[in-house]
Amino acid sequence: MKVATWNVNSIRARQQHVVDWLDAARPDVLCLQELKATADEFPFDQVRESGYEAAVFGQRTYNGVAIVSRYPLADVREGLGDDEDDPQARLISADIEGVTVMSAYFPNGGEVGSDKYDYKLRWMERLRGLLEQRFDAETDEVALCGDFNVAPWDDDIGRPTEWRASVLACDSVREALDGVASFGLRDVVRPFHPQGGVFSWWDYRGRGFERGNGLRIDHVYCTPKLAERAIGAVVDRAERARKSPSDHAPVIVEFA
DNA sequence: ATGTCAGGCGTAGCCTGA
Repeated sequence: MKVATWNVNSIRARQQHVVDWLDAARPDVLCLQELKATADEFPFDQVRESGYEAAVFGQRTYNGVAIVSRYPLADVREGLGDDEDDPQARLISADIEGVTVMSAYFPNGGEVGSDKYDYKLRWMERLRGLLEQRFDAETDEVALCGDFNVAPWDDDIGRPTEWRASVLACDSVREALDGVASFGLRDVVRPFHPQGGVFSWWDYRGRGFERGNGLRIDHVYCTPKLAERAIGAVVDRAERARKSPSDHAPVIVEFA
């Protein structure tokens, strides 16, 4: 089973890229983030023609997440499901072949110390709360996939000194990610690339891709039972090298 | 700090977010 995650930076701008990629890569599940569109703007028909169904939690202009699958989607849930009144569409989950797949778009955080930064840290705490409330880490098979907007290690960054103090890599944000993972989730990509230097996002600004100035901020984190079945993980850099790319490349994990 | 994108508004070019 191949599970992928990809921040497409507008589904309208990247519709053909997504359909082409589904046809070429043939993942079983593709989690999408930053649709920047409502569900009625999602290309359900084109995706269906390629053999996939989709669950979409859209939002106009900002955010928006989806799960695209070759297998039936059950128990689709939108949002964090807590008491907070939050209009931002950043999380959708569905049960697929016995696995709960979550497509998450963590807040970027703007600048360290800003309101957006506080929201990022708070959102991650809320996510931890949802995991605790909803799952048993020992027995449930959960894959948390998405744009986490966190680079966990310095060697997940092409030029660490440029990013180390930023909202994508500072200590507090890494600690917040540890807080989410400590529920009982493991990074299943990093073990296949122990040397580091594998990135999933390159800033459009400053020719980040051309200069190797990337970060690994898109992740697949799994409960142990599922993590044990991971047999490979890659980033499809070719997609970032295409014409009019998203600033993120797809991350793909294969499970036995 | 910001060399690039994308969407909104509205129909040029500025603003926001990333």
